Amino acid sequence: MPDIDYVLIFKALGDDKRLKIVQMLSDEEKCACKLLEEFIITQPTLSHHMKILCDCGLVDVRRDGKWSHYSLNGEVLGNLKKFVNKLNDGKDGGALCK
Amino acid sequence: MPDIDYVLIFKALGDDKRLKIVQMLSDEEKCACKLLEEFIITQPTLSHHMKILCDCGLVDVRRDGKWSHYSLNGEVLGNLKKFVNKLNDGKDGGALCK
DNA sequence: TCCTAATATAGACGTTTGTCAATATGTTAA
DNA sequence: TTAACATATTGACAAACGTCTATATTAGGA
Repeated sequence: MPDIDYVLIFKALGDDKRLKIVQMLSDEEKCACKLLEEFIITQPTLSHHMKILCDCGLVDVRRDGKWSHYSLNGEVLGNLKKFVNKLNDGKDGGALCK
Repeated sequence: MPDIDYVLIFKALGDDKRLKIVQMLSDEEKCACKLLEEFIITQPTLSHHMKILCDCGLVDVRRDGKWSHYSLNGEVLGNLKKFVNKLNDGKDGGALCK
């Protein structure tokens, strides 16, 4: 079980490009070259963003020859959901997912 | 219904002080002076952080005379939960909350 | 082997961020 | 009104961030 730094995760998600990348990775793994097509940034900049997403644990890399395939890490994502779902305004019964 | 900027919310949560503040506001409203006690930052710095949390919509202020009481905004928090819960790694049936 | 393609790393640069001291604003009590 | 208190705003500064160009690394095909 990885020790999760939620500040690092939220910081990673606090950028429009990276948040879009995470949404693109939702449900399906994607190659770096495929991700790059969706943005008007250079390849090194994408690589930099992917490093930040990987470093916080939210994204995994699977290297396959020349290609890097990125996907969301299910365990970290699950813990992130738990973390967010635990937050509550005090105005109702503390409902989540019912 | 507010139009929610999730990048702004995640950016707000991507700071250790602010994330702790949000957790402190979970379930119960708190006064600025009470929040300030928990950190070794100056009052203007806390005020700055509260502005960022309010500007993204996640936190509400209720002013009561000299005091400002902060609380989590239930609607924005609910939308944030939905947003995060929709994310999925491709490895299972896309489960959330079952 | 040599060349090309996919990705990563290094270094530079302008912008944004977190913090503070100083000051302003607004509220309550005397 | 004046004083004291709670909070907000301003202006400054160092550190962190997003982006680029240039270069390095690594893999596959000729």
